[in-house]
This record gives sequence, structure tokens and C-alpha cells, in this order.
Amino acid sequence: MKNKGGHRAPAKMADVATLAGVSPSTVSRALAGSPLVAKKKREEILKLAREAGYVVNTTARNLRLKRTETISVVIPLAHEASQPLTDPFFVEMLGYLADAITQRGFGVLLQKIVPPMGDWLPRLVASGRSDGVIVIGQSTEHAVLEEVAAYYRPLVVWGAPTVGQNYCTVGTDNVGGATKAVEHLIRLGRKQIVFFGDPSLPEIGLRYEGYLAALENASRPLEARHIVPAHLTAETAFAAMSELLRSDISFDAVFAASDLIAISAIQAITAAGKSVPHDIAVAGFDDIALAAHSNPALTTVRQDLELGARAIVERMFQRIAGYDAASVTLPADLVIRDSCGGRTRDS
Amino acid sequence: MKNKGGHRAPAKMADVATLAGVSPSTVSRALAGSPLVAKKKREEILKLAREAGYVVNTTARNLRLKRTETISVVIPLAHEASQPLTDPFFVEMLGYLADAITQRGFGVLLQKIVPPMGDWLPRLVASGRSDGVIVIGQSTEHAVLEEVAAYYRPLVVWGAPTVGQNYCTVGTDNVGGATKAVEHLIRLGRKQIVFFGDPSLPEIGLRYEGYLAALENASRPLEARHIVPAHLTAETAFAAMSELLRSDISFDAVFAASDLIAISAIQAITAAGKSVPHDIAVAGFDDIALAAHSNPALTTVRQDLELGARAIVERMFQRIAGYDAASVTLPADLVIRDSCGGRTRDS
DNA sequence: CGATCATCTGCAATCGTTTGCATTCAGGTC
DNA sequence: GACCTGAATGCAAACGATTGCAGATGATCG
Repeated sequence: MKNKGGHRAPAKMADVATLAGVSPSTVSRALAGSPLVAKKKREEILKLAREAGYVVNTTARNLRLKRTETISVVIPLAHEASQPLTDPFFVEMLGYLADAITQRGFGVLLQKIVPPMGDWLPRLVASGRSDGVIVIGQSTEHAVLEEVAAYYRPLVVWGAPTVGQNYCTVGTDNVGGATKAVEHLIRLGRKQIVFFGDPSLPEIGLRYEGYLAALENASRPLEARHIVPAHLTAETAFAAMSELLRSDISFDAVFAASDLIAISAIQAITAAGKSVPHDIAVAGFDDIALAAHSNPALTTVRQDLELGARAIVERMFQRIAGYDAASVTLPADLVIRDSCGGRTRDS
Repeated sequence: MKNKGGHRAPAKMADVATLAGVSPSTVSRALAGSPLVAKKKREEILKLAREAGYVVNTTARNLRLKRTETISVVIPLAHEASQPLTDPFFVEMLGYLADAITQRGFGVLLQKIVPPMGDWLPRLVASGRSDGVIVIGQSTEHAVLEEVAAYYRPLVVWGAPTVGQNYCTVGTDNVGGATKAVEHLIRLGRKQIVFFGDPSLPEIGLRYEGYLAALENASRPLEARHIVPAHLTAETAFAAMSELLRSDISFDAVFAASDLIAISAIQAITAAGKSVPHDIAVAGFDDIALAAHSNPALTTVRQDLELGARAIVERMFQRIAGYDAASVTLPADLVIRDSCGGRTRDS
């Protein structure tokens, strides 16, 4: 059944002007609080506008002002073809970003790029829908980012800095954080520590480096082993860990490249009849909300996403204002909970 | 250090027109694939546009066309004052919505309203930033929704239908789902079942109804008890459950109004030295991703958020097209895992 | 009383597209 | 050759705001 639709068209500035018996210019100035319009008249106009339920049309205003007061947040999903936006890390980061951005009065335009075809970023930039672009995770898109950053300043990326890179990144100290976690496992007497994750992705690669560094630095250097699940999803990680357990490889600890797969690993280990942390210790990376609530609570490397989001947004607004803003690496701290043994639950 | 900013201004349609030696009108028509422009000329123009890296300016186009191809997604946070967007339920729903919306070529404008002052919705609607508004969770905003829905059609709300309500809702069968969960607990022989949640919120209220119904329908009617944590956050729920355990109220099962607080309850129970499900069975509601990964895996009522999101978006586009779209209640299914005992893990 | 000045207001151009209407031109017909 | 048809193109007016500039108004001063 066809509906007649919204009856009243929203009031425009000209309507308010007629109502107040002045020109649109004056209404515009009154609304903007310009000192050019007499105080008494301004108040009168404001009152009229309020009564008429007038709200300035953002599109028209944006066109005239050549800005949108909106930031695009992009999540490239090179992996996970038509998968929904489900990764708790992304989603937590998104929340903090939305916070920081809306606090400055800007809107957040959410973009999910999948699969990333070469020109998504140039198109997004040229479309003029937003005043800046934040990319969460560089995924496999390093080349595109580099290309666009050459001419488009308000671009900030969450991820790992790579050599000779010109775009602005904010990220955690992946190497240092991983080292801390693995050193902790070694300190607790674990001897056969498996790395669980795919080092070919930039950030995971750095965590793998930290893992290797910790093994080498040990008083009695330990042997490195790692396994590579295809994707960083809960399902594939469960399967991969189950398989590892069935193999004849023996190990007494797992350092997982993300909390999500750490938790899947714990479940696989428990399902196989072994105990965490007694038989096998597990450490993760990220400290997503879920980590504290898993059972046993996960010992992990904390990425302060709130701080990270703020750093990203800060740089974004600096760049929008025309200033330069350099990349930054944030510290990563070890959060000791129950999944590695040796301590009691925090909180 | 002040930066000279983006060198090249993005090409506009007039530039492409000059390049091709035609008028902007022709370029516009060529880009739109209008049959009015000769095929050969169209292809030439398209080629030129591509080479110049031209992308139509969305703002100008939106102004002229009086539409934005953007949907606002709003999360009212009446509770949790300056809390970030962290609730896994919201966030999961957001992911599915973003999927369904971007699939139709529309953008997603994320809005976080906190604290909701009376006129947030009218303002949002009148600002013309989006062609429709989706509100996730009616929270305490029933009156505002009702008021705006009277004149603004493209408004769809996730939540519970209330009597005499005129706005369009999509939601789960809260009563039926809760009944199933509680009946399951009764079937497993549990006798003292606590309701854990705040029934004053519309959706939770319905779940409480379902809980009461199940108790009454039991062959030997059972006594109802409930406790009300102030907010639905993980922290407050942990505290509330710990307190309940210290009290002299005895119980052998908990039906929690959301998975988030169910998981906190499990942790509190475990921390108090009791076992789930042996001493106390716990059932939740939502089936968030976390539910399957908690330990023990949570028996819960599944809300199919993907289906829900699709239903919301479908109705949204119907309403944008000027048709009516009625509210709908989606079925809720019980997902049996480990936290109530009586079965082995699924998957 | 006229000149000067400060203060306020409105005209009109602009932002980059889209589109109704008029116009142009080529080709065909009588 | 005058006339008509049809296809292809351009002109110019929107869309709804902002703002430089000029003009109006009233007050102040010599």
C-alpha cells in the first residue's frame, strides 16, 4: 500500500526569514551568532526558528562550506570474503573512534570495503563525503595507502609502521608486547612455546619477531615453532589447534597472535581433555573485552584502544587543520590473569 | 609545522566537460548512462573522466537530488553516561546492519546519542543528513520515537512492540524465548530459578513475563524471584551476583536477561567457589558471539541478529520508497550448550 | 543643517550537480 | 527549396545554505 509520505516538508531558512520579516542572510547570521545582527533581533529570530522546528540543511551547508564535518572510518576486509563485521577488535576500536569523533562534533561514516578493489580509497577521497579517512588495519592494502597519502593529507591508519612509508600510522608496540608475553611464559618455566598466528600480515609479523626475540634472549635459548591458521577467525583457530593437539608435536605453552584465536585455542585444548593453564599455558594479544571474561581469564598483551583511538583522531584533526602529524607507536603492557598460571585472577 | 595541504583540487564536472569539449550537462548525462548522449561520445567522456580521476561530488549531487543515499544508525545510551560503545550486542547488530545497508549501495552514518536530550531525533531527521533513521534499542525513548514517527516515515526501531505504538519495530519474541529457556531449566530439574535483569526496560520486561509464564506452567508451579542490577554492564552484574551469593537466598539456576550479564554471573559464581552448571545452572539471552566461547559455553536464547538486521533494512527501504511496512516479531530459539548441564557441547 | 560615521541589513554570487526546455543540425520528404 | 522530423546538445534554473560588498538607517558632531 502506497503511503502518502511525510506531509510537511521541513522548514528551510527562507521560511524562517519570511516568518521574521528579514532576509535569509540575516537568519543565517543570526543562527551563526554573528555580531553583525542586533542582539534583540537575533533572539527573536532564534525563537522563531525553534518554534518552526527549523534545522539547517547539512547538505547545502556542506556544499557551500566545502566541508562535511564527517570522518570516514574504513575497515578493509581482504580476508573473510562476505563475512560480516564481527571481529571484536575492529568493533571495539570502532566504538572508541566513534566516541572521540562525535565528541568533536563530527559524524562517523562507516565504510566496509570488501573485497578491496584497487581504487576504493581514491574514490572515497574524491567523493567528498568526508573530511578525512581513518583506516583500521592496513591489511594487504599498503600500496594503495601509500599512493593516496602522497596527495591526500587527512588519512590516518591503525597498524604497523613499515620502512619508507609515508602515511601516518598509529599502532601498538607489537614487538615489545609480544616479547613481554613470551618472556613471562619462559619465566614461568614453559619450555616449548608455540606461536599461533599468521606472520605474513604486517602486525602479526612484528609479534612473531617479538616472540623470536624472547626465545633468543632466554638464558637457555629455546626452540621456535609456529603454526599458521589460514584466517584469524574463531572457527579456523579452533580447528587448527585441535589438529595440532592430535599431532605428535609436544608443547606446554601457546602464544596466540590475537585474543580471539587464543580463546578458541583454550576451548580446543579443554575439549581435548587437557587443562589450561596446568597442562598448557595460553597467552593472547589485544586484551579485548572478552579476554577478562573468558574462563580461565586470559593473560594477554594490552593494546590500549581508547588511547589509540584518541591518538588517531587527534592526528586526524591536526591534519585536517593543515598541520603535519607523525606516526606513533604506543606502549603495550602485559596483563596477567589466569591462563598462564603462576598468579591468581586480577580485579 | 604548517603543511601546504593537498596540492591538486579534485576535478569537477566542468573540468571534464572542458576536456571533452562539451557542456557539463552532457557529461552528467554521459555519466548517468542517459540514452540522450550518443554512444560513441559517452564512451569518450567516460574515458576522459576516468583518466582525470573524476568522481562526482556527493554533496552537490545530494543537494540537487534531495537525497543522501545514507542511513543513520543511532544508539541511544540512556544508561552508561559517558561509556563508550562497547556492548557486544549493539556492536554485533551494527555489523549486520552495516552489511545490509552497504549492500544496497547506501552509506551508514553512525550516531551515538548520550545523554539523549529530548530533541535529538527531530534534529537528526530535519538535518537532512540521511534518508532514514534506524534506532537500535528503544531504551527510554519511547515518547520521542512515537512523536517523530507521526510525520517521519523512514524510521525503524529495533526493540519490543508496545501497545498503541505507531512506529515500526523489529524485534525478537522475547516472551517466547524466555519461556523456552526457563522451561528448559525446569525440565532439567532446577527448582529455584532466579531472574537476573532489570524488567523496567521494555525488552527485559517481556523476558520477565516469559519467565513468569514458564514458572506458572510448570507441573508443580515454582516460586519467582528476581534481582535487579542497576545497569546491564558486565561490572555491575558481577557485583550484583556476588552479593546475591553472599545473601541467604538459595537458588540452583539463573536466567539472565542478556548474555553479557549471564557471563558475568558465571564468573561471579565460579569465583565464589561454586560450579556451573553443577551447583548452579545459568542461561542467557541474545547468543552473542561470546556466548559460544565462554567457559562453560553458554546455553542461551538465540536472537538471529543477521535476520533481524535484514528485516530492519528491508522495512527501511520500503518506507523510503513510500510504502508502508509493519512491525514484525522474529522467532527466538533455544541454543543448548553446557552452562545448564544435561547435554554435551554443540558445534 | 549637512557631513560623517557606526551599525545593521539585503543583494547577489557561489558551492557542484541535475534536468526541463529550447535550440541546433542533419537528413528525409514532398 | 521549404518543411518536418528526430536525435543530440546546451542554457539556465533549481537545490539550500553562506558571505563579500554595497546600501540603508539612524546617531553624532562640527
